[in-house]
Amino acid sequence: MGANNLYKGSLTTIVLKLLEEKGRMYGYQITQEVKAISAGGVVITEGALYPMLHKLEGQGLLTVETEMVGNRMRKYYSITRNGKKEVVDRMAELEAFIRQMQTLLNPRIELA
Amino acid sequence: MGANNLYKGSLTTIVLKLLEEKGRMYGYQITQEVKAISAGGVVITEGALYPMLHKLEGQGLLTVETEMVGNRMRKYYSITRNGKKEVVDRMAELEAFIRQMQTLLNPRIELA
DNA sequence: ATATTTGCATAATATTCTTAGGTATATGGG
DNA sequence: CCCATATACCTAAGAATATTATGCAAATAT
Repeated sequence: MGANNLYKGSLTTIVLKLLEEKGRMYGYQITQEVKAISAGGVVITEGALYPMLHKLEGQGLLTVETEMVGNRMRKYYSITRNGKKEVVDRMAELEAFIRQMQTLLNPRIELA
Repeated sequence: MGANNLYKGSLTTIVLKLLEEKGRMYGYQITQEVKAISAGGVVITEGALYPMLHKLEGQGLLTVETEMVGNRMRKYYSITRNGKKEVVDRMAELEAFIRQMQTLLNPRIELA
């Protein structure tokens, strides 16, 4: 975990879930939205985000549309049907992770 | 996440916390204990565990004592004072992570 | 004018883990 | 006795995910 207090592997879940909720976002917007929602607690670095967006697109979990805003490019990402399936899986994994960690870390009675 | 349903970075927390609770364990014992507590849900691979134990020892978070049991070696690890401090930090980080994820992932009201 | 923000991107490196081996002793079942 | 499995340590190659450090360019604020 870096300054983000995030475990490696959780970023994909965040991005997919956000896109599922918001419908359509571009990269920079995602970084700002996550920062805002988390009150500055989670900062997505661009060096992690952009390669991941490309990867998710390559996997068919996202689609991309390029738009010009003024003279500048924006690449809007949307979640696909497969992406939505992936969100369900990832949310289940996250819940399982939290349960496992609680089981392992909560002070528990000595068993024999 | 692998078959473990664990995020990368969480293994250190598990090992340190377990050693804080149990006081003194050897590597193989840790793998078995974690498997037992999690009902088979979390399997620590030795390829991850042993290098990590060496690393934590190098960082002064663990100490090691080698013992012979019959004709076979066991390396018992104990947590140090600094290791206990690290546990406190890591537990706080985990709780922060869970809170952040809940904030980011829970369906929430659209804010303008 | 100039610095900051917006918006995209990649490359080098670090961390953490899986996979796939290797060595050797101990033990239980046939 | 033989052999599979369990115990107990270990490392090396590679994958996955992230940080850090850049680079480019347009827009906006000071």
